[in-house]
Amino acid sequence: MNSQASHPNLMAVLEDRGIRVTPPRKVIVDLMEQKQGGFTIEALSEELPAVGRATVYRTVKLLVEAGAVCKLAMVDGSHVYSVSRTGDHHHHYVCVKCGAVEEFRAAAVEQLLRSVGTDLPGQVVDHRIELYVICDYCPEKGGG
Amino acid sequence: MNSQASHPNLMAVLEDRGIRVTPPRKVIVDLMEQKQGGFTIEALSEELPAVGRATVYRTVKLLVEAGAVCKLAMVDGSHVYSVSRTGDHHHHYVCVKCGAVEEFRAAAVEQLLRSVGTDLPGQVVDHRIELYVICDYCPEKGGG
DNA sequence: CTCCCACTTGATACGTTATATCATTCTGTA
DNA sequence: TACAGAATGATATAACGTATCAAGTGGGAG
Repeated sequence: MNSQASHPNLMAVLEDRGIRVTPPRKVIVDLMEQKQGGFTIEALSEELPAVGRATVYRTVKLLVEAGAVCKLAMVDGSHVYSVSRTGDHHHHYVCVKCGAVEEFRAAAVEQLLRSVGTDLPGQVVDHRIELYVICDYCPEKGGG
Repeated sequence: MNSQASHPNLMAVLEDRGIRVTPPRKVIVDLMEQKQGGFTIEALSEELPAVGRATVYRTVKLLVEAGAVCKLAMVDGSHVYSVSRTGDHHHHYVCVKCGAVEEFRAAAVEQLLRSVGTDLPGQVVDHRIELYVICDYCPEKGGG
């Protein structure tokens, strides 16, 4: 999976929300910006032994609330996080082998889904679409 | 939400897989068949104090593996379970207020998603679509 | 520059959801 | 009835995440 990065500066997203720039937040955010694939908070935390787990969780949560980071559901119900490249509405495809995450936009799917929604009793307030793939560039490809 | 039930017999699904019919499993399965909306395992377990929590988890898991029960992701990442009415491929819409779950099929969406998949690097192996609604029949409607 | 208060941190307790363990019990069969 | 294997339930453990709280930090007011 090719990760051509051009996401917004995460620290700037936090600053815009009046959140203070601190050393722990900087190192967390720096690491997240390097990990554009998909990552778990535990993995993040393990790579930052100098930063408390709680702070990692808190910082990621702030970014999820700000919309700069997405929380995806895997097939088995576990979660991975991914830095949004843009603020646009989008969905994700995730490699079930290597955990790489990429965004996609599909206006036609959205529209069709909206029309499905109008046939349903009730008002659609949100939706979730996730594609699970085995990616072409997957280092694990063919492996176990 | 109207729950016109016609799901397969869950106990029969288990028997087909060579799983023994036991009193605890029967009461769990009976309760699940009554709860066609959506339910959490904890809720199930609370209503069956005579049955161990582990047995409830185990039985639901067997049914999820058998494809007779679906495990859905809510917006916040928590899970609800729902008895499948049929074995067909389908998706769900879930009321975020009352937790009611209904199935829907949308071949057009599936097909479109498949074409999205062909544009992606990698092979699509699975997908997830969930619609979150506030249902017309929701007892909590308008409330908090 | 210093003081001070609010924000932040990190250790840890706690909560939730789920699985693993294991001694005991049960089931179906010979 | 005796037996082997499956199932059960109490409990320990695990994964993931939030709440708590004492201590540290930072930035603006003076």
